[in-house]
Amino acid sequence: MENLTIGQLAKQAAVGIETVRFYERKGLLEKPERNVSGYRQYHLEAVSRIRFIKRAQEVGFSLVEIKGLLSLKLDPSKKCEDVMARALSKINEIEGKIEDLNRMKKALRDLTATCDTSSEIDQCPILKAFDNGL
Amino acid sequence: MENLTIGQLAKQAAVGIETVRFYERKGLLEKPERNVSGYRQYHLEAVSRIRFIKRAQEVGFSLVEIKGLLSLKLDPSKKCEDVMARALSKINEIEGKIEDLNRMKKALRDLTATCDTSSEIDQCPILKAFDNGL
DNA sequence: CCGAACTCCGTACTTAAGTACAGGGTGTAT
DNA sequence: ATACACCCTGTACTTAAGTACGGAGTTCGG
Repeated sequence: MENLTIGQLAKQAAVGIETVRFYERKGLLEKPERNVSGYRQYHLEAVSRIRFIKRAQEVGFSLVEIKGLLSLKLDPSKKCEDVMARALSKINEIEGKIEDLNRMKKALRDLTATCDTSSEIDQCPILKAFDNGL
Repeated sequence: MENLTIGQLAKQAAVGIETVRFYERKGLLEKPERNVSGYRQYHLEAVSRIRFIKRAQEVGFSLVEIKGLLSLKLDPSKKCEDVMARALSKINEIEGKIEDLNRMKKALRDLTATCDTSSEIDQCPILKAFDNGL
């Protein structure tokens, strides 16, 4: 049980087999050794690697960005502040998205406030707003 | 100048020609009359229609949803409250997204707070968190 | 030793909302 | 009549992160 098959790895890491191969294609997972018949053989570390990817995804990093984080990790000339910088810029990005969503939400709330629910559809102030400008 | 060519319509509505044809394929824009040589001929109303689509997009509706809004408009059995319901459920959806983003943001802020910027990369608490769980 | 379960590779499909051709026909101005 | 801008169709490409499938080879349990 030193090595894991792709299926065992996928199970441990709670992803699909196809996802493991996909990450390999994308360069997020190193190409593993193969046994005589070509089956991939993974070390336990591969489980951690996939979990790393999943956790970084949860806080909003894309696979491309995660690849960048992983290569930072291996570069001894990099400092913690390089990771920090990426985290801060991700926070900015997220804040931008939140602002966009808040703007939409406000616009919709304003629209629903004008709505007289029982009026005929061709009098609907929401649809009229879409027709004539918000 | 009674009718518009597709290029004139696109320009008026500030979208690309391909977008107009795309909306037609998706059923958001009615198929227009054609002249003898097969050129599309639009009424001025088509400009409003595209603007409707664009404004509804701005507040977060997808094209499929907008198609739904457009058909509400034509159905006299529908009331303003039917539009209202869609707007409210879109607000809910947006709030859900905002919550997701806030969760990510908080997680990232917590991580950056633990970060000692000058430390070596293999000591980085952010990367460690991705390794071992947030 | 047989069948089930696993693995391989390569390719295509998914969603959303377009964008980009290629290879033809048309409209207009000079 | 010719150049140039416009329009037509149909198809393929784009991003992101997978998911699905077909057809073949392998490994394991009984």
